[in-house]
Amino acid sequence: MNVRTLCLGILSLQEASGYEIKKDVEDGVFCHFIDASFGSIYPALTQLASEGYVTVREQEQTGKPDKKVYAITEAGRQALAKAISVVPAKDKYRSEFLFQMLLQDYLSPEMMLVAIQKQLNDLNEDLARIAECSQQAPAGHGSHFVADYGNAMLTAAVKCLEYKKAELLQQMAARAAE
Amino acid sequence: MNVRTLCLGILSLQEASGYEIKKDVEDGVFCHFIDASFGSIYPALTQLASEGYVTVREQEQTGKPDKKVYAITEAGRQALAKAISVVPAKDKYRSEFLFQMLLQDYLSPEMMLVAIQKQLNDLNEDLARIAECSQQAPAGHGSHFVADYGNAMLTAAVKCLEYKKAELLQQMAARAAE
DNA sequence: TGACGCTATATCAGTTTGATATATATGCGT
DNA sequence: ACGCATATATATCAAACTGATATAGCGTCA
Repeated sequence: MNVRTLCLGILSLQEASGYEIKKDVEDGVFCHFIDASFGSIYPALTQLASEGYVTVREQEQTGKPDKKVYAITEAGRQALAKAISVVPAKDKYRSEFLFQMLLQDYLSPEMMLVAIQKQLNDLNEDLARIAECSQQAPAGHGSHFVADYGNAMLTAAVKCLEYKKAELLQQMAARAAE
Repeated sequence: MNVRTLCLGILSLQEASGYEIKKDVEDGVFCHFIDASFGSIYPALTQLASEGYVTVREQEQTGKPDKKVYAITEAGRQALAKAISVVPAKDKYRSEFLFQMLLQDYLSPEMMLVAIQKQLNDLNEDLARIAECSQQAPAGHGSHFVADYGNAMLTAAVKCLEYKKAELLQQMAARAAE
């Protein structure tokens, strides 16, 4: 699935500017399972507009720079329906953190602790973002589904990490006492 | 973290050919949190060799084509230690499946069921691969860590999905009974 | 007034993917 | 004896994407 389809999907829920789409995938409903950069979003929107899948409207704002608001068209909805009616590709999870943990022989215990704490912060931030979205969103069935799934995974990760952290602290204390 | 560092990390555990590195990230200890393609692995190995971080050795094989076995050097180990002694980047999780579930209004219940079943299969395959690795690997502390973390996340995802699947089946039955 | 931060769009070098090509060897059917 | 499928193994490349950088409007606080 490419960024064009991603943008169509977001625009099918609400009209938005490129900047707002970027915020959606950073802090919004999509934050824990989608990512995209400006460098792919803006060209995608331009292309979608040229293909007639979205419309553009320049909107003046008070207190902020103007923005280009994109809205999905009927042709866009059809293209979206077609694009997501295929068996999805396998999930991709890429974790530099786990890579470090696997190679922990090259790390000092202090470095490990810093990395674990950073990971815990990241996980808890994502959980907080999901909680915030669930609260405020108008929410169809879909957003409940992804929120529940995200909560389940992230909560399990936090629990596992808290245990690993305690284990490490115990080991460090034991080594210091020697 | 780029593919060069990834290759160094794998080679720090065992010498390997490009093809074997690809298998490690597909079926091995790294399968559930790292991915890389031939198109990035082979150039990375060539570059690492030219920089003196790895050595190459052409190895003849009976019953199989020859292979180039790469081994990490002392300079490579130092470069690796430096590369992973930074606070890791945030995990990236990209799920087309969750994207589909969020936009489920565009999907038939049958399509949803197919997607959920496919996701369950993928998750269970990953769990099986982790179990297999834990069993056979010589395993330092690192591989336990990542196996436990992977198990926790994937098991939680499976549990959540089984529930969602049952819910969907119930709805479909209710609608069929109308 | 000027430093900082947020909003907003745009561009691009460098990295990575996903597909394709090429080659060796084994096994299986016919 | 031959084609065919599959596994091992390396290589290449167009297309896609990232991460960084540039530019600019507007508000706020010192």
